Amino acid sequence: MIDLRLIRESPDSVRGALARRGGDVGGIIDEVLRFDQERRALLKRAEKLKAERNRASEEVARLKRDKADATDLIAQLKGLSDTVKQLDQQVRSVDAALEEQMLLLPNVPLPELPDGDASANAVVRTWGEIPVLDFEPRPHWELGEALGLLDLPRGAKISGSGFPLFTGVGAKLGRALVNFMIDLHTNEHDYLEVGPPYLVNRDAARGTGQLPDLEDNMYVTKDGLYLIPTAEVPVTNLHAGEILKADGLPRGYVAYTPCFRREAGAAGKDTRGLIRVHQFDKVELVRFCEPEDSPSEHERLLGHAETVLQRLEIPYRVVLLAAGDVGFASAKTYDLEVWAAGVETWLEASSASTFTDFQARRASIRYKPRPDAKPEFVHTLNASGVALPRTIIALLENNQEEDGSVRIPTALVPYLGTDRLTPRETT
RNA sequence: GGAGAGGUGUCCGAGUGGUUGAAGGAGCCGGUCUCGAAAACCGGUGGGCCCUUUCGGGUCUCGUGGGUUCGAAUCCCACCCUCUCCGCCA
Repeated sequence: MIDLRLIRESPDSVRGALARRGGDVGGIIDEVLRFDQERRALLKRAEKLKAERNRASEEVARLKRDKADATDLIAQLKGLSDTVKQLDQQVRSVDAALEEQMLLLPNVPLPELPDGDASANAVVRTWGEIPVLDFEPRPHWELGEALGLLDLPRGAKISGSGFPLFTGVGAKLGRALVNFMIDLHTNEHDYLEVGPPYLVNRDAARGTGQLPDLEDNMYVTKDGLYLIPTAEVPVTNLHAGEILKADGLPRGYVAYTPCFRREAGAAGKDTRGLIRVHQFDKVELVRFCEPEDSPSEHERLLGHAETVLQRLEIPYRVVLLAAGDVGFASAKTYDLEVWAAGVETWLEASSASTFTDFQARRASIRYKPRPDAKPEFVHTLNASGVALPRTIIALLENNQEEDGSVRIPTALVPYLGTDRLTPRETT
């Protein structure tokens, strides 16, 4: 949620900043301004009458205490009270209309973002060497099947395409990666591990900005609960409605969860194998900090995600997203793209974003700068640390050898219990 | 799923229609006292919104949302959550 006061006081600067995203939100801002004005006018009238009513009610109380007759005054107040009720109803309906519009506005992108759409995304740096293979590299879906790690047909049989079935060492590889990542973040990066619910209510989904923006991309249950598209949702909402103490900031949480995405409209596009699936595992990092710290916290968070890829010896590049390509709630996003030698492309394995106070406003996550100070909104940030499928793609495709075996990076060996995957018979 | 009990401020805890934003206690902050500390004493201490240059004023808030009433923490309805018992169950 954008600060309503900011929109009220400098609508044109908000208009200009949001225009950089490419969509047209001018109409929404007009509505917001209109509803805001209407709301305040109604509020003024209603509250004035309420003050009058409260004073008169005290007078009634006084008369009754003195055993005097209050019949006339009560009759008089009846009309006043009815007017107040009417006004209250109008305030309520304008309030709801205002909020509905406010929830449609995306976050204001930070000034340093490049102008333009995804084609303007800027590569900030590249790490590692792109492997040069002296044989024809195979894609991960072939390797995965040959190595007995992956059974996509059976996954599709059980649930549909996009629901991968991992088998044997393939299933263990997921556990190994999750444990490796969580250990790294808890032991070396000072995150507190949490195991959150995988289904969330509407308030939580609205808090992080999935609703109403991404409603169509989420699975919904009969009870009106949403399967989480990322651990960001439950973990950021950990502190929804709370006022934190400043000395507890910054703080970070790490969570492993499965993630569920309908990916409506994405069918057929870069969806082979594990590239884009409806269910996948991810280790997520979420940070809360004071507003002035969010730029440095963002860089630190990005570093935490990069460390994962470095330890796994996966070549990657850091991409700063352009204003027209950042997500709805984000003010600034770096994508970490891993190189995959089989499909010969860069794949997004992590997205590190600062949401400034956008999510904090929606979910009402505040802190007190000093014990006696007014509460202020925190800044929230998150990054995948990292998503599994594309990490697995990179590991398999980059580390494959001509005989079809795959080398396991040293850091992962203790977790997986082997330094090499070799082709095997499967059932 | 069924039956019952309950949800009050940072915490504990009073309050069943009329100065109750809410007694009392604890905690916290400030002060007095003290060489210093503790104790004692005095004062302060939630949040949202609206108006206001400042000072300040108003309004809402006792799980959430409606309703009854001149007036609701107190009455009614719905929902959420917690606890106990029964049922079911990994």
